[in-house]
Amino acid sequence: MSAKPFTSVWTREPKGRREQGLSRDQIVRAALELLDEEGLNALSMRKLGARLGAGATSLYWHVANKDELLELALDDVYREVLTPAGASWRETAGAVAWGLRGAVLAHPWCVGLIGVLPSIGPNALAMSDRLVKACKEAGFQGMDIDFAVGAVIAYTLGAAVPEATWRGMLSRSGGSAREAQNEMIPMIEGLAAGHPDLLERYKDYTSGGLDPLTARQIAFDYGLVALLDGLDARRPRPGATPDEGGTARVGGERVTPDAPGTAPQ
Amino acid sequence: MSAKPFTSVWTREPKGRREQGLSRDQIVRAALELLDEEGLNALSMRKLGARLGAGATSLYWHVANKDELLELALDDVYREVLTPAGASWRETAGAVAWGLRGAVLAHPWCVGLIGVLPSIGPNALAMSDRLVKACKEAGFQGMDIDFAVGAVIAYTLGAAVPEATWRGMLSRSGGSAREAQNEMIPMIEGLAAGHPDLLERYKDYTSGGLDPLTARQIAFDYGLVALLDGLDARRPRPGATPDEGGTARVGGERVTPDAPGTAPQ
DNA sequence: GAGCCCAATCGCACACTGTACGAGAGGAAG
DNA sequence: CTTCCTCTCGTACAGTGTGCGATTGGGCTC
Repeated sequence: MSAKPFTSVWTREPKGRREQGLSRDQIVRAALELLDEEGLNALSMRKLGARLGAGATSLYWHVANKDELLELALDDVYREVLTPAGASWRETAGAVAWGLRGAVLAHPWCVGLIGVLPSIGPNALAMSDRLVKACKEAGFQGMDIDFAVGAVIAYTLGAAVPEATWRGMLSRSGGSAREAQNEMIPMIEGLAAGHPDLLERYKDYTSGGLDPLTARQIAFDYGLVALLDGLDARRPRPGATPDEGGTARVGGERVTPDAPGTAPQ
Repeated sequence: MSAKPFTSVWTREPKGRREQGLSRDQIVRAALELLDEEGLNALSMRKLGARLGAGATSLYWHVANKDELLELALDDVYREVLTPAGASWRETAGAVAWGLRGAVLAHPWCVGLIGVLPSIGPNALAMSDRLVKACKEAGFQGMDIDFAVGAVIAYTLGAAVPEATWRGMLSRSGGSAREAQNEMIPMIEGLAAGHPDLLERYKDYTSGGLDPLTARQIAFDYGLVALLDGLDARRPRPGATPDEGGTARVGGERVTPDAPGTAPQ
């Protein structure tokens, strides 16, 4: 209120100390651009710094590690998965699954980070939270909520990750998806020698007259519907007696489940 | 038969040209040791060469790339997953799932390779082949065979990969799994601020009195049983009219499935 | 205004990476 | 003997993440 020259947050354009410098958001945005354009291996701190007109080590003021930077970039991918409001449990789960798949396919570099870096950023948590809420409202109880959420995300990532690298191989070999797929037949025949069933399966895939990309969509849908069906069957119907069919009812015969006839640990 | 000095494969001990040199199998074995002991980042060609008493670049005679070497190592992991002979479809699928999970957990370094490197080695193909055979015998037909196999493997890898890294974090923080889990509570509380449902879910996990490791086993089993139930329901019963419920029946309402209310592509 | 502080940037250096290249070793074949 | 072919290894190069100290320059208090 004193007689100072007029000043405001809005008149003082640069929010920071310097005129315009790096900011963490700017760095992450530039990293996302570079990753989308040239892939994971092409991202180096020097190259990223150069793109921002800054020195390589300047970035380390805003970001502790390269890994931390990649965590930020990865979490940004999770922001792309949206869920419709006021939808049923199945709709929400389906939306998360398809959205997550789409996000991974749109940013193939993240297959090298999923599972390696922790996914506990705000966007990843928000996605999980929406799924948890949907499962809870649908009647899942206790740890079953977590089991269902985990199953949907596990299936989705497990399906999307190899598909992303498969798409990368196709596009790198040039031509349409179907052409590239057909060109691979002799190589596959050599690999699958001694496994006639595998080979037959692959030929079904290519000779079906179906576009390989939509074939993968159908495959994803098939497994997703099966999983959601199975989860739905284990869901206690809301309105029934609460705590019925509750926590940790193991499905099969084994009480301490471990691999039947399988490697240790 | 001529009057040469006696010679045989067994007298000439070294099978190769040199007395004893590197061999591809030897290199892969040493790489597996190093990976199991020190992890993926610790494997460098120089270190691996030193372990074998050889120069770093000597390895490149037997192996084209570091990536190719890692492909060989990764395929060796798939060899660990065994399947019981003469088992039902569900037993085989369960054995593959648990075995694959066990193999990944036993070799945590492979989470950084799954999805990045192609998995088309002989052991990976053999595993797929066994699963394909089981699905085929159980009545699945056409592309549904591939869909079912893909779904089981996708779920398994998608569940095992984050669990492997989660186990790594626990063991790196020292102490028992439950202690480590409890120590993380304040950190989780900070992260999950604004997501009360998520937080409640996590606390259920820790306060359940269940060992975290067996809790994850139960979680894996829950999703696996749900998935197999769902797949089983879509399986045409053998003995029925063939080609019934055949190829590519899309599950839901969408014919060209793409994310409902989701990012492009 | 002068002086200071401190957030921010940068250059340099270090240890280390994958691997291309060419020289060399040494057994087998003529 | 010579010639060849398989295999090994030293050197070198371009590139990596990042620790450290020097430097800069805008905003603050006198």
